[in-house]
Amino acid sequence: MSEQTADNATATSEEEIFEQKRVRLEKRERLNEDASLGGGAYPVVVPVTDTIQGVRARWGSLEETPGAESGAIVGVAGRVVFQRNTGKLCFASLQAGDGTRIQAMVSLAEVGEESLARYKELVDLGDHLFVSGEVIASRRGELSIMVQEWQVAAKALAPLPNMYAELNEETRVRQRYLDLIQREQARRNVVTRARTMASLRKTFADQDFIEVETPMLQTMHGGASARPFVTHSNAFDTELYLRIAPELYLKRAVVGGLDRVFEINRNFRNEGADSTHSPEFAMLEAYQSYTDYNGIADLTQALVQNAALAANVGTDREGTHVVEWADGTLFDLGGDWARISMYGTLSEAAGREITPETSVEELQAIADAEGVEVKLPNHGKLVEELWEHFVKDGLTRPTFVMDFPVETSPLTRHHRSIPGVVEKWDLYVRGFELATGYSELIDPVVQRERFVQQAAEAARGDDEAMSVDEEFLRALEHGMPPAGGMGMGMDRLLMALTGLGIRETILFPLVK
RNA sequence: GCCCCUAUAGCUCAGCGGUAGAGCUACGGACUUUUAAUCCGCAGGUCGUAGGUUCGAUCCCUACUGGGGGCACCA
Repeated sequence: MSEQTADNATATSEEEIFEQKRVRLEKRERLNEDASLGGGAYPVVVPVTDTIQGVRARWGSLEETPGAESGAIVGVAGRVVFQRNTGKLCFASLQAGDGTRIQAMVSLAEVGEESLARYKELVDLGDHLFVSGEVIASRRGELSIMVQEWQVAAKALAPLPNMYAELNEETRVRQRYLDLIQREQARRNVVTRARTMASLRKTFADQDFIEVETPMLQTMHGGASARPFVTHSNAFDTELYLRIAPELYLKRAVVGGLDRVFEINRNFRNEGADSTHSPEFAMLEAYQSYTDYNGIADLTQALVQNAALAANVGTDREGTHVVEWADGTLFDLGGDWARISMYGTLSEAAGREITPETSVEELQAIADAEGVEVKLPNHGKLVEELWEHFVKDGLTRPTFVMDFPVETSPLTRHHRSIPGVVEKWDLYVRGFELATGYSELIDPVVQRERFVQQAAEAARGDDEAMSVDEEFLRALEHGMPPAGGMGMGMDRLLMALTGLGIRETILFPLVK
């Protein structure tokens, strides 16, 4: 079927196919037609005995003696990323997926006229090539395979992009595979992300957390203030929302006895995209019974610091919490992070006492004087906006900002001793909010009141406000243990570890 | 949602109101130690799409589409 389709494409639209692809299609045909070339253009397997990385690890020291011969015969495969063909000797750089390269040398003396001629005719930049032969060092001392047998492992029809010029931003994102072939930083980002995820899961496992997955399609969205994506279920003939947060389900899990639980999965928010926001983003949420927002801050610091350690494995900063950003900046995630008071630092910066009792009028006057605009202003929104205006940019070290106004945090419990605030913190790193943590609200009566307030906000025109979730309230009525909870943006964690923009931390970010 | 910038060869980019340019790639040839190989030769373009202005538009104008940045919103 696929062969047929390809053949038709060759036959019917040859003139429309640009030259480089047409030439490669012809080579593909020749490989497929001539059985003596072994396996065609896309063999099922090639007889690989070693990886390129393995050959380098085992025989790399040959490079110290130019012209050395190991006597060892290996079979390796990789993508041809450079070719330097002369009349009777051809050089190709074969690249493994992680970017490790090895040189293949195809010499007339080793393979004969026929094989050398076919090699030069049929092997293009970008092809996956299998070679077998002796591991040697070239006269210039480069570790090489002196080829005895070669075989195309997979023919590339599309030409490799210019390896010396960086792809433009759009091509990098749309054709990330090319970015990965071409750019070491792109490959490193993927590895760092994978290591980070593994590290987080290990930290959780070490503290007896278990991982669950909760619904991404929800009949009612909640757990955060954000606008959702709406979709439709044919089977249930109903509107569904892509989740904006897993919170309300994870709390149900805690009610059910999953005392330490976390989830790493995607959230979707139908809002603007910029260097710190993506419409779909990976989110970590964790809930720990019988602790509060202080305990969950400890946990969060451990998660991030262990991730920094994991990201540094194999670098000159191994064993430290100092990460290196893409621009070369060193950023220290180590030590105990400061825990500062939102009202306290705001009062200090504004030069006047601001408390939960400060009136909306007074706050609005400060905002007006400072040129800070606040939509649908209330006490909480004004305090948060003013805090961001006065304090946020001055934070250079990772910092927990503690104790938020009650209006902005409908799912959080009141502070145990300070009226008007809730036990919530935001963790700021690199100028953005990396994580947020709470002493969770577990009183079903108060929770219902908060939902009702939110519904009123919604009626007032706040389309991010939550609606009353009766199913969630029913779960709470069965009793949720006291707990601390936390949410952390995974893409932002990668940003903090690598210094990159959010789209660089996501392998395939949304593109239109 | 609003504002600004941007789209030229497979890739990266110049360019200009008067027949479209480079490097790499590709194609033909030479070359047995290259490594951005070198040398000779030769192709490759509806200049994002659709309108408009003009004797003439890749260039100026308008709209649309894609991309980037800023603002707003948000984590």
